Amino acid sequence: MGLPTDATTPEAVGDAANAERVEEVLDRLRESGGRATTSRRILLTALFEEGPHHTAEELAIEVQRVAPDVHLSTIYRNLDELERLGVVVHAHLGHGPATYHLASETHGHLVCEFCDAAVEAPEDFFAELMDAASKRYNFTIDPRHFAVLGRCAACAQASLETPTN
Amino acid sequence: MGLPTDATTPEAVGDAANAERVEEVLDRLRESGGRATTSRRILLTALFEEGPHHTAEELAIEVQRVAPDVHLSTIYRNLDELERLGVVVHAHLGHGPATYHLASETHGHLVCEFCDAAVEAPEDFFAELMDAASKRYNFTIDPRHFAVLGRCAACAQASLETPTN
DNA sequence: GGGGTTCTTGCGTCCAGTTCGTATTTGTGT
DNA sequence: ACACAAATACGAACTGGACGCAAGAACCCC
Repeated sequence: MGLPTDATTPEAVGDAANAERVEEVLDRLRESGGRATTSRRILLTALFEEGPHHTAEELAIEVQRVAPDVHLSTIYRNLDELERLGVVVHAHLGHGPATYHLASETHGHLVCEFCDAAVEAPEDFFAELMDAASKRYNFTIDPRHFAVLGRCAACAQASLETPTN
Repeated sequence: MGLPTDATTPEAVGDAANAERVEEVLDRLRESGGRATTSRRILLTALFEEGPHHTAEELAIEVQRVAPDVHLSTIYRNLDELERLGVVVHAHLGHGPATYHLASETHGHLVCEFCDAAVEAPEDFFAELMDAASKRYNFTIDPRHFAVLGRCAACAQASLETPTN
């Protein structure tokens, strides 16, 4: 990683496509009176590049690999700003820090309380619940902001073998 | 409140019933090697007496009305202990502190992201979701530990009237 | 393309919620 | 009543995050 790649490799193509999306977001930022700063460009690049679940701290480390002086509080402020813009959303997967996602990739989460494994669930998985909430409680739910906790298959099995009491 | 009441008033009767339950829990504590301390007795009394959603801090205030020297960290440790015993559970209703409930009164929550209003939802409200999680993801969900966020009717109405963008 | 305005950043500090270490006190079985 | 283990008060530490401020960087306009 980090080595220069020529533009014909798949990941360089992906990078190029991401770079375009990053600039798109920066344009939107400018349109709304904001500015396209280096730290925002790097942060967005990290958000587009990496896996699905980033904490602010993980993103900071990623950004600091490129620009070591970017402060954690800048990451927080930029994430807030991007959230206000609708580019990212944050979610709480159990205890511990929040995770940030691209809004375009949002989904719900099932998180195991014992091993912290997270399963992503598409929005339609919650369709019935959303419908029921609307009818029974006149409530429009957004099932993506907090995880639904439980027990994954492996931990359920383990707890059968070594019961807690 | 706080004034002595004679045993024929309804609340005194309720108090008596609660006192019995408190002692029951303390017995269980003793059986598992724990001790029935005053602070635990008061804490349990508060848990049995009051409304549905207590934060640790609220419980501390309640306990300190009777025994001002009980430290907040004692509340936390006792809540942990009671949770290990299965007497209470805690839940996270959106951002901010956790809330503690008697395990016997557990339910899910729908919380409005805008006004923090919380609606309690019985377990059967989540039955379909639990079923689907089990079938599709082999996952046993416990929908009560984290709230499902969304927008209550009033706030949905308000946001129609003053749109965000 | 230089200058001024405004936005953003780095840094330090502060905050809430919770946990932990420790010396001391308090319940409990015997 | 005693001894021992468990619980307590107190304070300090810790995590995730917010904030105020002065210095720095983008942007717009001419």
